[in-house]
Amino acid sequence: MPGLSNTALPLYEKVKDFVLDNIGNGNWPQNEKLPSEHELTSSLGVSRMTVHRALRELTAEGYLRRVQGVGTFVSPPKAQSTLIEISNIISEIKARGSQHRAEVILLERIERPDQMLLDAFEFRKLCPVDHSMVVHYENGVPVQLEERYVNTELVKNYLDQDFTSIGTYDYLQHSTPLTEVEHLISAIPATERHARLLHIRERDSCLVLNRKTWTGQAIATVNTFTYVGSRYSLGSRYLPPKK
Amino acid sequence: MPGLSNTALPLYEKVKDFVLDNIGNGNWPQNEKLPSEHELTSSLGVSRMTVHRALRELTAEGYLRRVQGVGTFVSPPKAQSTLIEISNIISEIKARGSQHRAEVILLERIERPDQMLLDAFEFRKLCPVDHSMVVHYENGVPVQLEERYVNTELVKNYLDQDFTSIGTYDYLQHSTPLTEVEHLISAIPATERHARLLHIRERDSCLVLNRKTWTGQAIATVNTFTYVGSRYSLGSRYLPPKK
DNA sequence: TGTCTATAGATGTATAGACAACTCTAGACA
DNA sequence: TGTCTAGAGTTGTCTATACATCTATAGACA
Repeated sequence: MPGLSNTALPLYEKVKDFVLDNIGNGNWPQNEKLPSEHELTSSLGVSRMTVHRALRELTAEGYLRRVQGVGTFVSPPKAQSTLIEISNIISEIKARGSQHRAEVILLERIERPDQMLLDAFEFRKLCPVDHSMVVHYENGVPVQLEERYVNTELVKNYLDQDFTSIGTYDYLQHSTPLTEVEHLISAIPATERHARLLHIRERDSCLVLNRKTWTGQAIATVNTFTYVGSRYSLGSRYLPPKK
Repeated sequence: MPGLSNTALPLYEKVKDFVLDNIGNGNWPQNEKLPSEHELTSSLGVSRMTVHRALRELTAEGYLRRVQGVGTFVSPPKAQSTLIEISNIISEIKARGSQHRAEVILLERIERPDQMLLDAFEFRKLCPVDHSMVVHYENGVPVQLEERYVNTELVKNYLDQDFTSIGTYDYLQHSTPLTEVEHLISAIPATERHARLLHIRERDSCLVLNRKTWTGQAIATVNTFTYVGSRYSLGSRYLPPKK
């Protein structure tokens, strides 16, 4: 009873609201450790499974971060979550039955990056940079161009991984402790190279999702995603269920 | 045991894979009615709560559609889901503590839409169209311009609703049986009017999310979302948890 | 024929309990 | 001092059970 609203919502929703309220009003600031499931169970008077479901869903929605054996923590604002979703379209392509194929266009180590590259990607220290370009195909049609600049100090053997598997972003996320992320979504005209790789015309508008990740001070990575065409269009039809 | 993989995944993940496999290989086509939780419980040899969790998560991920008292059905490919997420940024603004405000710029009924409007929005029948323009503010800063054209045959009293509340899209979704959706995401230069409303310069690039929904034959709706600025940028920082 | 009602069947929620897996630390021990 | 181990605390999973809620339908009844 204490702290839970009186509306007609299910209990686990009330628990979620309770947690979100405590986050929203600053009671539990960023990275604060939440009370344990056991504590919430007794203080809120609901079963542990109900608390657990609430916390699990809030974690999936990006509000919390949980570490087994340690505790539950308040996540930073989930502003970037929706943008992250976009970059998962590739995995979704696979999930919805289309055939996915990835082709490595380029794989190189830039030993001495020029100042422009350093500035553009905000590398804070002079060091070699690994550079990769991969084109993703859906049923044989080029759909996405993926370009990455990875600081060699951040990931040791970046070039050795299997780029044809889907988990390239997951690879980065799991091999490095992520501390800061920024996303930019924008539109640019296709260069001659883009046009050739994606089977579009030069100067066609491309949607670009640019993601930068920092860990610590000097190390940095940059990922660039490019969507094909002047517009990225997807459609679907809902039909009444079979009887 | 029958049908579940032998990997080290948790049971509910295996159940999810089992369902996705049956969808992927065409065994359960679109809108097919799945076996009931009870049937899956006995055929897979796991408890109902485990089956339920798997189905609930797949529903949240857009693969299934569930109706209480009726059953579980295979959803159409969830291609548009990630794009739908984008349009929810407004609600997220509120969720992450920023103040949200909406201002109605225009509210009119177009009794005799011209041919260009009909063509552009693929209205299939001549009828009055309700037109609204709303600007959304985050902490007083204009963030999004939302323009809607709604067929009056689809929603009777569209203009009467409360546009300052957030649920305008939810309103449409719940007041009409949705049968078909299409999303287009693109980039356009801001018109003089856009620039004025969003406090940007004319010809600045705007990201546009365009959503069309059809129900049945003749009726149609069009929603247009416009994001501010030449780029839409969001950032966040992850810090190590407190000790 | 039409309407109302009871019922079966399906999903939604909630609980209690058990065990597994992981992390951290205090204390034993060399 | 350094290392190892046991244990406490936390989250993750799974089960069995119960009841609530919703839908569609068959059958009673007027």
